Amino acid sequence: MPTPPITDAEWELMSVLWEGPRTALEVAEALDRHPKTVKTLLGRLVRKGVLRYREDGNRYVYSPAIPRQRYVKEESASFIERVFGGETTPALVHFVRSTKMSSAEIDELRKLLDEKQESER
Amino acid sequence: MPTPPITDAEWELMSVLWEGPRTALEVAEALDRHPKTVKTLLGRLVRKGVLRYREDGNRYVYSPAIPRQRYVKEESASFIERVFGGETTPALVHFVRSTKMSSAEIDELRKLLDEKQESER
DNA sequence: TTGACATGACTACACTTGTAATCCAATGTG
DNA sequence: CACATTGGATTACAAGTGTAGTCATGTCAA
Repeated sequence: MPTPPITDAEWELMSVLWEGPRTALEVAEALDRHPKTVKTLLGRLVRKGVLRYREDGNRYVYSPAIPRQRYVKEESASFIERVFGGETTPALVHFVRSTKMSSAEIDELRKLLDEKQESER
Repeated sequence: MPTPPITDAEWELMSVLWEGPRTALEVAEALDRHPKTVKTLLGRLVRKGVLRYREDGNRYVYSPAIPRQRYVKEESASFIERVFGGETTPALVHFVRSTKMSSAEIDELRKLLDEKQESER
């Protein structure tokens, strides 16, 4: 089961649906987008197998068929591939350098690195 | 001076050209892609103002008009926006967790975090 | 000088994407 | 029960993309 590529506009809808099932109208409202447009995109996502739906009276309630985590992984990998030639460390360096972080966040990351180093030894 | 969006295929060409000026044929060869296709893409990039060229006899030598660093920044920001809702720290956590890193790389990152915390205090 | 060849300019074309309108069937209302 | 309304299915359509072919011209070799 592959992970069909999704576009920017589609990703927006998915963001809403990964929070929980919604009808077309609810999604449109949440994103403040034209319902017709949303319907088209939902249809495409269903066709691709990224969304499923359940009929409820005369309307559909959509929900993800593929977990967010899987897309995060895919997108992250393809971003690293494209922009950093597949090298994650330079990407991390870039992000750390260019992001304002609180001391707490920095600590969190340091802790994560410590654990990592432990577990790999 | 805005940064025109570039597509995946265009990014590939740019990757080569950010390493140094090249003729159309050289780029095609480096990427092992059809010269005609490469020519079309180069033309589009010139039209967008992302590439410049210098005539050399009867052929063009292309070179970037926009530095790689600027695109890295743009792409990174839009990736973080799209996939992590604009939050960089969760993205960093994801990358650290999901990437195999050498002890040296981990040290490098830790050092970077230390410096960061220093300078922000 | 003339013709073969190489190279950029222009053209082609199907597919995708974003945006939405129209069509049609089910549903609830008076 | 008939009709207006609502919501999904189908259709539309321009712009962007990936891939490459044709046209026209300049250059180099004979």
